[in-house]
Amino acid sequence: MNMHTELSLSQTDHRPMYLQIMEQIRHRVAAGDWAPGQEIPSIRAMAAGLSISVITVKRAYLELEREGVIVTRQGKGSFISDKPGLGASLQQQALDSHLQDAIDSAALLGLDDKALLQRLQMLQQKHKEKNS
Amino acid sequence: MNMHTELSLSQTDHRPMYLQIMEQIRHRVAAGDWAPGQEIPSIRAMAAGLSISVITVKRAYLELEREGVIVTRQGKGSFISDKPGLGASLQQQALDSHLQDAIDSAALLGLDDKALLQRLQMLQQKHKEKNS
Amino acid sequence: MNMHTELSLSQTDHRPMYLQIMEQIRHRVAAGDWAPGQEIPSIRAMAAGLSISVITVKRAYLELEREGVIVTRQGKGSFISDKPGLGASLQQQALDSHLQDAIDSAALLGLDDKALLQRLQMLQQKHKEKNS
Amino acid sequence: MNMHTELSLSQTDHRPMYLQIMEQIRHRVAAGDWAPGQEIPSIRAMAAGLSISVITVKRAYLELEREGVIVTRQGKGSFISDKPGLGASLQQQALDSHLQDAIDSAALLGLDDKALLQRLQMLQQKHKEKNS
DNA sequence: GTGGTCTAGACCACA
DNA sequence: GTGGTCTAGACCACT
Repeated sequence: MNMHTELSLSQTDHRPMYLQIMEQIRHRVAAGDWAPGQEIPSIRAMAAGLSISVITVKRAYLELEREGVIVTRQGKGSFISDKPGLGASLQQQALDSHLQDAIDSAALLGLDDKALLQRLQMLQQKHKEKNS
Repeated sequence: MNMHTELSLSQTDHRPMYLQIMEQIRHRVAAGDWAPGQEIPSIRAMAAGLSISVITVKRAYLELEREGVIVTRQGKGSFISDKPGLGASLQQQALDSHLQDAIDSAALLGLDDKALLQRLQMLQQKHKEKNS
Repeated sequence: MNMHTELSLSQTDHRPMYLQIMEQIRHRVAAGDWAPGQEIPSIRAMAAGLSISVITVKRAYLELEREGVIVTRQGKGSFISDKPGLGASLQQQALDSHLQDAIDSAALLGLDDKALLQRLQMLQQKHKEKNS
Repeated sequence: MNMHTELSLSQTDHRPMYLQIMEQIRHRVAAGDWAPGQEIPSIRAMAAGLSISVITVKRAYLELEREGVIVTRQGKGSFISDKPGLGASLQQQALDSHLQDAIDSAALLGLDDKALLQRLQMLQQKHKEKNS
């Protein structure tokens, strides 16, 4: 669906740039936007596209490689890892991350576990109605 | 329910101390442990109790005041705000947003509603174990 | 018009209490609520009414006496000064204070003198229409 | 118009330094001296220029960021915010509120519209002389 | 280089 | 007693 391959950095997001880049690449892979084995923009191209330093992009790619999400080969470029089930795995991680955020928010509001579950059920119900 | 009125800082938690203090105070308020209008420990008392700098506690109190959680008056002390504050509604929106993200992720993975609820329950269980 | 003689302190106003008390008394006199020569609540009565320390009220009364707004006589109580034109003088001071606040706000917004005058004229026009 | 980019602190002004810094930066932005997106002096540079502590400048920048006037990013520096920020509209409301108070005060004194406008002009003149 | 956090101590104003 | 401000210096993370 999403054709443009450009990433975007939020000015107001106070998280480090390299983390924002990592998250967006992970999201691309999880959503199937970037398929396993596919070549991704070079470090220099990405840096130029985002108007940031090469060093920052390098750090993002390096950490993604450590995670096994991408592989970088000298002189050839960087590619999405062709590990089987990578997309689903990342998607699962994203899901858990969202749920964890919800749990933290609920704790802040003083909601107990049951109340949070009920809230989720309510939103699921709404979601169904909207799509029917 | 909660007997001890002392806050505690986690040494393994890598977030800034002032954020940890803020979170714990918000918890107390959300749980009804500290009622609106009630005086909370003075900056100096809190700093002594936690064995940290007065400045660090002061920063936490300052940000909480901005959020509308507490009010602090020169020469008198700090108190839980009478008004619930609009911060709560913002937090509620954040929670729903996280849950919605989770629902969307689950849909991409082909998980049905029940499976998502179970996943949430599992993470809640983990969360409890970690904090016990 | 205004019958109740009780003052009120704002919880969110971060100015010192004694300044808030002074301002409200000045306002009462300027508005003609409290006439020259009239006895005003004793320091103790005022402190009790506001649920604050006697010391704080004492300081407010002391400074008002220095300004010539009130006079305090040992064992008799405190009274509005019977200086001629006191009310008008205070009202004039209040007017200038409001205008000065407006000038400061305009400066912050980058408005020039002419723009501020025009804004005042616009509000005067509105004021007339409302009362016609 | 304004040639010097240096800020200056008044020694006679009894307000906290960080407030004076905030006000001067807001002025620069309002006057168009510092354009949106433009980088402003680093915390350290500003502190050195004013011969004050880094901490004090940091506090001013922190509060300005909260107001939406500037954005500051770790490792990059501080910049004038791209968005005008909602702070401006709040300031506009404050201005109108002050002018309305002035109109009410003038009515109590029996001043007509023209007299009030003249009074404002007189105070504007005074304000200029003070700052020259 | 930049900002983010924290410290230990000081002095002042307010109640 | 309380909080409000400021200092001079430290260490860390990010670019």
